[in-house]
Amino acid sequence: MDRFVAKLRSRQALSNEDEALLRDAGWAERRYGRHDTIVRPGEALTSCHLLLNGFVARCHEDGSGARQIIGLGVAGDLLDIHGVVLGRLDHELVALGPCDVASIPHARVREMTGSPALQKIIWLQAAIEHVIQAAWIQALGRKRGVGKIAHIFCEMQLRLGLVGIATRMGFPLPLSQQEMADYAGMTHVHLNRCLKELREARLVSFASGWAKVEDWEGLKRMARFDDGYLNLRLIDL
Amino acid sequence: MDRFVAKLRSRQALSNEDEALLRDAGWAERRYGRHDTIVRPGEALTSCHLLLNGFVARCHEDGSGARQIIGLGVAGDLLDIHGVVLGRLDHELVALGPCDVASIPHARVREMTGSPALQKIIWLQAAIEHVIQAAWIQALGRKRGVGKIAHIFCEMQLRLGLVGIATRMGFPLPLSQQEMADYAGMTHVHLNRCLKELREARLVSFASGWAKVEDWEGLKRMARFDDGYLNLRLIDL
DNA sequence: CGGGTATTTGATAGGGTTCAAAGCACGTGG
DNA sequence: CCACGTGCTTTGAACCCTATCAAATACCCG
Repeated sequence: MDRFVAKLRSRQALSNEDEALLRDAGWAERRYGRHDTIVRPGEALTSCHLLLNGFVARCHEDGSGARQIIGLGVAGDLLDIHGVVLGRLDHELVALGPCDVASIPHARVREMTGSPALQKIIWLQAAIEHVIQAAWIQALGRKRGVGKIAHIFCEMQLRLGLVGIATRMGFPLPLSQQEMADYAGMTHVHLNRCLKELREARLVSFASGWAKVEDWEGLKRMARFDDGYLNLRLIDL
Repeated sequence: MDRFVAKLRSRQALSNEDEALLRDAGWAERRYGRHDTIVRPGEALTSCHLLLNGFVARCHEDGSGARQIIGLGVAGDLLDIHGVVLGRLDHELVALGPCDVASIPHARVREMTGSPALQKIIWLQAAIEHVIQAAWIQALGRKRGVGKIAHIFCEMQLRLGLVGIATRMGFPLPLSQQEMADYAGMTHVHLNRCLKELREARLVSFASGWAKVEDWEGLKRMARFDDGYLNLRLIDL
């Protein structure tokens, strides 16, 4: 829960009362293991999930069995805030490793959005998620191979930095190469070669679920990465 | 404004009072011409835009001049609802043809979200936009060439159908091939060959800004299109 | 140590990009 | 009415990135 609050505070003022309201909203905690399904696609949703710890993949598979990871959730992310109005998710939420997830009923979320301050907090998180998706569309459309992968590492470095998970020593990223390939929209064979290229260029190393950026500026250049979309500055409300 | 209301009613019950509130919210109308910029990236936003008529592209260009169209806005879409909390957009809104745009100050939007019913209406629109993006990520990652283009036509047929623009005769789609290529993340040369393939397979024709689906089932099969994400059914609130 | 999974490498084919140029539609002015 | 300009579409050819198929190696866990 501290991670969630840390992320909120990094972008907006948060009063102590609001923080208390959030913390005491009556979260039910639950732990998932690697490859456990947290939310099934199409399933009727009655509560909203907050990731306290670990990593989650948003997984979509079409008729032909091709799997695409649409996005990654990290500690402090509201995983299915849109489910509150849509009542379901069209993709699957899968734990990428051991995960702690807290959930509250939709009804409680609706009560919370009665307060303008809490409403803004939730809206802001949804908006950030939206621009992250937009940036990823840009990356998938206009970057290739190495550039896309570099983008992933850049974004993760910053998103995980916000919640204190990424440090000088790097950060955990519990994805197999196959899974990262499903995320980047390429084959695992090709991904492997891209990783090799990044490693040999001494930009970033990635092995056994741990990533370490060796050359931040070089990596950003390779990805043509502009961090503006993450809205890392404080937002005036 | 009727298009907006039509779209809302297609997905949720809308009371007459709420409809009146929306209509009389004090919209300021303005007309834009082809390639006019409606919102500049990074610009401080003070009002929120609703597209009454026409088509808008969300345009993102990175340092190297490569342009990616992140999404398309059609009549009835709230174009920059996330700008209310973020205060800016990281992409540009460009009119793809003559457009009628209505706008209201952010302050008014915030007042409206005081009402639970209006709040849900706005949330739902934001959520739909989000799942449309997710579906496009899936398409960019896992479909190629012809499949991606077929997806665009499928989605447009349904989205424009909701607001009464797509009919048996087809629908307008004022994109040059270069622009559609920027949307699909490919070169205009390759796009041209994909369009040719779709045309010769008698699935869809597209010329001078007008698209006509010749074989809906065939087109859906080609795109492996599943319309579930558009949430076309009524949503229980 | 053994067996399964994940990573790495090789060889080949094909889809997509790139560069280049020709064809076409439309508007404008002489 | 035709010449000309402009922007969009279409086609061609060569090259490169990425997918595909296949196999070898490394790794982890029981």
